[in-house]
Parts: sequence; structure tokens; C-alpha cells
Amino acid sequence: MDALYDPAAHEPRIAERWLAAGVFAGGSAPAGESYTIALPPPNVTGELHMGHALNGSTQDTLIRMRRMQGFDTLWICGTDHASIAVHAVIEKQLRAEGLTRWDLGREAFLERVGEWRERTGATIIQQFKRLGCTLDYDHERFTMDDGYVRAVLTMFERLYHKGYIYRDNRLINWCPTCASTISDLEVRHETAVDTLYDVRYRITGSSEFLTVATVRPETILADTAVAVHPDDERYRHLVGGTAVVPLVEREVPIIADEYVKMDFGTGVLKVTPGHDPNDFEIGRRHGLEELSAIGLDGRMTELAGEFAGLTVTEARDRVRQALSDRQLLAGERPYEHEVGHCDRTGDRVEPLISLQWFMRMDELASPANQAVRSGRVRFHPRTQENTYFHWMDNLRPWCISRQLWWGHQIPVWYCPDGHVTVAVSEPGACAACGSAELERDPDVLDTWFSAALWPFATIGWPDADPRLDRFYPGDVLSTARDIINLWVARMLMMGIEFMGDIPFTDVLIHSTIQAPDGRRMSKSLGTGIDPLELVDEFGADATRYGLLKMSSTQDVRFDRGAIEEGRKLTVKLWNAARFALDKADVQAQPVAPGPGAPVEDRWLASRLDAALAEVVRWVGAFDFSAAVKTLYAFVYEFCDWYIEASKARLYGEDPQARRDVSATLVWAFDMILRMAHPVLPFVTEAIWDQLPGDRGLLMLASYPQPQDGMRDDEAERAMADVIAAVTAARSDGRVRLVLPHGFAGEAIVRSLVRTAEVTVSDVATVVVVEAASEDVGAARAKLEVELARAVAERDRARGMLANERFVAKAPPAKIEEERAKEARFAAEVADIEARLASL
RNA sequence: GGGCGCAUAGCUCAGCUGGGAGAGCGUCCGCUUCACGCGCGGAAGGUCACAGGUUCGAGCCCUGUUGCGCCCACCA
Repeated sequence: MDALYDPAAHEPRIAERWLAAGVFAGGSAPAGESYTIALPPPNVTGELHMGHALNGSTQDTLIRMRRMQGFDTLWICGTDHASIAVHAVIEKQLRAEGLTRWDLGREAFLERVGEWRERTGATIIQQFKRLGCTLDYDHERFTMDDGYVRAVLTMFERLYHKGYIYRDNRLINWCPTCASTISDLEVRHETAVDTLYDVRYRITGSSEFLTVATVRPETILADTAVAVHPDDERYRHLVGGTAVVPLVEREVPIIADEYVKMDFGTGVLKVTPGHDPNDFEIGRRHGLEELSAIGLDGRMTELAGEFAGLTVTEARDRVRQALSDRQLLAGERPYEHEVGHCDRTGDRVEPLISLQWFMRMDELASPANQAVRSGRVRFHPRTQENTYFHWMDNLRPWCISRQLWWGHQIPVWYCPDGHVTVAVSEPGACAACGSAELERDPDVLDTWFSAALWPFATIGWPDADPRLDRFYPGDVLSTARDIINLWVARMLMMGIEFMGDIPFTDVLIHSTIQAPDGRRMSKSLGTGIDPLELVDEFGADATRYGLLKMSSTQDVRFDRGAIEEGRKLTVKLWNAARFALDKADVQAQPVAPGPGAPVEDRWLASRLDAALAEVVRWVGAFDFSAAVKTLYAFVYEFCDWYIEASKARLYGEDPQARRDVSATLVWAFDMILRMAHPVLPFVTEAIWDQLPGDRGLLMLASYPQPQDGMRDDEAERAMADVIAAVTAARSDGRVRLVLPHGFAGEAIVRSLVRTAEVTVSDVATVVVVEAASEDVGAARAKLEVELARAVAERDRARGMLANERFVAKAPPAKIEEERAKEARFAAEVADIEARLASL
């Protein structure tokens, strides 16, 4: 074995071997239960970022452990076409060339997207391989491959026929740069400081005015009412009358609506159904006309008269000026409020009325909601369920059509009479009138519409596929918190609707790793840290370890030290293995220490089993940080104590002792490598590789079962004493050891002699009393230690019982507990005293 | 505007149903080269954000304050 472990020299080679084994497809363990995870599909052209690396590490740890435990595992692999995100990237390139997507036209644009995809490729999938992720690469899916498109269109058709999908003229969120609608969830609200203008509306048949406040004077041109609160005494007499909209001189009704806040400004609201979500609702309630002064091109429409053709910002200034000129501007002041922005482009969202496709989700939501409320689907951490419920309880129609080109084109055809035909493949004739003159809806679907099908469209749906029976419903969905509603909620709804069952039972919401300074990791801020650079520098194992250690139920700051710790652990394991391979008889059959084995061997078995049980428990509870820390602590304990202790026998004269300790060491490595493999797959496989005999791939070996029979309290206690005694001796320079009989601690002792700068003659290696010691003094010392400990414990219990208030007020059960403790310690003390006296 | 969460050692974080303040890194001291200096041992370092309250007892429960993060949201 190489003296230095160089991850770069081993990891790619090992990754190749895993891939060649071809066992990631699912179905590799037909006898076992299935265990399925669907990878959240990264964007086609994405690069592996910290979130992917963390999520990949957690999912791979789960998959590897379950595979080793005999489950038939499937980790679904693939990428997302990311409609709007890809548009944003390509159109930015085009802008740099002075072009727009319309200059190219749909076909050329899509060609360009194709080329770009070709060039940047699905590198992210390669990067997952580098991290050691055992995804089902052979069945990689793409949300726009043929089968998947058919699934998406089938879903659209079925939902249309159920009446969940419909076309409507409603107020939608319009992103001017995308030139498309976006959904409510794609709107970010940000604080902005604008100007609030007070504008005067003349009351018809009067010389009086009503003053309304608005931050968007240009929308006055589309006003269709003025509203007051029904209980507002000041204006009650005006309700039913009309007012005149400034500039356009349109007479509009004065209406009463509960929505109006009496205490805001003058308590009078201008109603613009065409450009404001609230006003839209008011308009629908009162049957108001819905006018548009702003067009889909972001410019003022014909309705705006003299302002037609201006951009919104230009129009705002000009309208302000015009109002001012006519003495209709009563005031203006800075105003801080929340403004919607496009999540992708950062543009201010323009609320506009437009004919779009919508999906209502209330009926679909109810069983999905129930699945979580009943606990069939559990979020980890649990608190994240609030996010889910809050959204699910307040669902509004989802605008699913996008005026984009890259994506699933809506499977709807219109005939000249405007009839609608919905079909998965192009129909020959209009379903209503038989006309052959059909034109397909040019719009595409929201990316999240197709993503909602991911857990089952990837394994065969809508066809009958045996994999659907085998791997659906899946088990775990691991993702970031920001797409709980965008994606997780919709997968639950669609899974229940189309598959009749939930797509997974556990939703892992992993932490967001922030930059070391606490800011969000982002390319644009320059705060990003490339996980691949970490892999290059520290190795994939170390990176996985570090990310898992950092992972938590809340956001954490990136800590390079955690990755370094991972590297230390990797190297430590490697070197420990090198020791065993060089010094022990590795041809020995692995033998678990039995009852007659030396105390340090029994201690090792006990500790190893405890650590194993803990790791299994933590991974099962999705606490990867705790799992990984347990592993680290155990490996160090093993190296610092067991390996040191083993040297006495290994380097000693007794051939039988040498054989025994070799058998134990080989056994320990066999166990530790299996145990650590899901977290540190590469280094463990590399070591496994060098063990003698044909063992096959460690990846495919079985995961050890914790066994209570392994626990050996006596050995644990004995070693605890040794460790305590050695530690104390080391620190105060006095070396007075109390060692169990047969304890092979000479290496430690030798080391102590050097450390403490004492000579061998100062060292008393003694035996424990249980071993029928010939050194009574040492045995007495050993018992004294035990006695002191028992007395200390007893005094602690007495401390509680001596507390009068405790006795007076503590619950009886607590007091009982303390009494029992005291009694137990008293008995122990008596026993030890008796044994001391007998010496 | 509503909701959720976080403030514990210089740094990054653990602390389960309230009864002994922890880990890793860093610092300091010492050791060592027969697996590993990517090593070994030890030490120092914390009125657990602040102010109240409940309790015999609070890092943990309650109230408030301050600072930070996130999610949701149709008040011009």
C-alpha cells in the first residue's frame, strides 16, 4: 500500500469499477424490499453546486446503506429542461449579440438551445459520478425526452377532461423581459421605495373632488371605478354616483366594497381591474369593465390615448406632469411597499389581464394535504410541514401557460371557429366541428408542471411498466426548502391523482449551506464555493464527510474544517489499514472476540457494536451529522487504543497471541470498512481491495447488523479504568498503572515511559483483582478507584435527597428514582469495601 | 402584514422528555519518527444574546427586548 493516501489516484479508478458492475438499475436484489429515491433533477445545463453535493451525499449514503442491507435499491437519475431558466440564460447571450429570441424565431431559437445544451452538456451527471453517487445512470431521464413528453401531455389531457385545467381571462403576473406569464410562486416580493401620489377625481355633478392615493398614476387610464368602504360615513352619500377619471375624462361608478381600508389615506381607492390583483377581485365582484392601459409588450396601449406607445416608466412621469398641469395632483410623498419581481430576471412583475391556461388544485390538494396530516408522509424536520400546510390551505389557480418556446408545447389545437381540441398527439380534425384547419397553441407549460410527474414518469408511466409496481411508491425525497411548494406539494398531488398513492413517505429538507460569512452562496455575489474544487483538493470521501457533518435541520455556514476533518478520517483509516496489512497476519480468518478473549478485544467488540448501532440509528433518523461524528469518534478510539494495545501481542514473541490478535484485527477491519462505506465509499473500497482473498466489491457486501450479544459492560468498565488511569498518569507524569490481567498494553506503557520521562523501573504493571492477583497492593489500588467512584456517585444522589425542598416538592417518581440510585450505590460501596478488606 | 426558525468556548456547531456545560477546528504546553506530523497526549478558554417569570432546580418551559435568517402574502 502507498504510504500516502492520494484520493485522486484511487477515486476515479474505483468509480469506474462501480459503474462497470452495473447494479444501479434496480432489480439487483429481487428478494429484498424495494427502496427508491428520485434525484431532484438538476437543470440540464447546471453545474454541481454546494446544494447538489450535499443532497447527493445524503441520498447516496442512504442508498448505499440500504443496498448493503439487502434492499432492492433504485436511485432515479435525470435532468430537467428548466424552461424559463434556460430561456433566461440563452436570451442573455442573445442580448449581448444585440438580438432577441424573436429575431431568431422559434425554430432557430430552439436549435440554439440544442447546440448550447450539446456544448455545456449534462456535465452535472458526470459530476455526480465523481462524488461517488450510485444513481441509475443507465436509465437517465430528461423531462423532455419522448416518453416523458408523452407523460406530460397525457397528464394535461386527463386533467383537462376532469375539468381541472381550463382557459380563462384573468389577471396574471407578467415578466416583461421573459415576455411571459410566471406563476405566483415565481414572484419574489421585495421592498421598494416609490412615490405615493394623491390624485383628485371630480365628482360628477359637483365641484367637489375625491382624493385617491396611488403609486401607479399611469394606471389611472384604465380605472373603471372608485371605491369606498360601505361603512364609511364620509362617503356614503356618494355611493351609486359617478366620478370622472382624470385625463381620460371617463365617468366611472363610485362603489362600496369591504376591501377598502377606511384608515388608509383618504379612504378612497381607485379601482383598476386590469392592472392590480386586488382591484381585479373587486372588479369581478362588481361586474366592472376590465380595461388594459398596458400591453403585453410593456408599453401603453391605444386606451392610453396621448400616452400610447410609451413605456410604463415614461408614462408614469408624463401622467404625473399632466395631472400636475391640471391641478389634479394633490400631493406626493415617498412610500415604502412590497413589489413583486420576477424570480429569474429580477424585473418588476406587471399584473396584466390575459387569456391563459390555468389549473385549479383544490380537489387535488385535499388528499395530498391529508397524507401529511395523517403522518403517512413525514417531513424532516417536522416544522417544515407548516410551509406546506400554509400553501396548501391557501391555493389559488395556477397559471400554467408560458409564452416561451423551450418546453412542453401545450397539447391544444384551435380551429378557425375557436373550438378547443385537446390531444396527446396531433389530431386530424377539430373535435367539435371536424374542421381540419387546426392550429396548435404556441405556448409551453410551466417547468414545474412536468416536474410534478418525476417520481413515476421516470419509471414508465403512462405505460404499464413492471418498474412502476416495483419502485412506486418510493421512499425518500430529499431536497431544499425553497421548492417545497413549487415541487414537493405538486408531486404529492399528482402522485395521488395518477398513481393512486403517495410518491414517497419521507421528505428530507436539507440545510442550506451559506458562505462562511453567513451570506447566501451565489455566483453573482462571488460567495459560491465549488464542491468540485473541494473534491480535487480533499477527495470525494472527505467532501462527502464534511458536507454530511455540516448538514443540519437549519441553515449552516460553510466550514472548511469539516472537510479537512473528513480528509483526516480518510487518511487515518488508510494508515490504520496499512498497519494491519503490514504487521498483522492478514491471511488470518476474521474472528469476532469471544467471551474468553483479552479484555481489550472484548472491549473493541463491544464498542464497535455500539458505534454500529448508533450509526444505523442516526442514518435511519436522517441525522447524518450525528452518524458521521459517531463514525469519526469510533475510528479514532479504535486507532488510539485498540491498535496501540494490539502492538504488544503483534510485536511479541508468542505466536498464538500473534495469530489471535491478527484474527481480531482482520475482523475489526472487515466490520469497520462495511460500517463506514456508505459515508466514505472510496477509501473503504480501496482498502477492501487490498485485503487478501476474493471479496468482490465492498459496495455489494452486506452491512453489519448490530448485535446486542456483543455488548460487554465488564470489558467497557475495565477499559474505561485503564484509559482513565493511563490518561491521568500521562498528565501528571507519575506512571502508576492499573491494568487488567493480560492487558497487552506494553506499547502504551513504553510510550508512557517516554512521554512522562520516567524510567521503566518506575512503571508498575499490575493485575486486576478479578484475576486472582499476586500483587495485592495493585489490586487494592484498583479497588480504591472503584470505591471512590461509587462514593462520588452516591454523594451525588445524596445531594439531591439532602435538598429539603427537592424532597418536599419533587414528584414522587423523581424522589423514588433518587432513592433507588442511592441504594444501588450504597450496595456497591459495601461490596467494594468488603473486597478491599479481604485483600 | 402573517408565520417559522436561530442567538452556547476565538471559529463551525452538538446539547433528547428541565437535575453533572460538550465535540471538531484553532491557540498554548509536552511528546514522538517500528500505521499515520494529514501523528500522539495534555491544558487554557463559556454570568449558554439581554430583561423578567415559572420551578426545590432552567442552556432547555413562559413573557418581553435586541440582533440575524428564511418562508408566505392582493392594503392603494
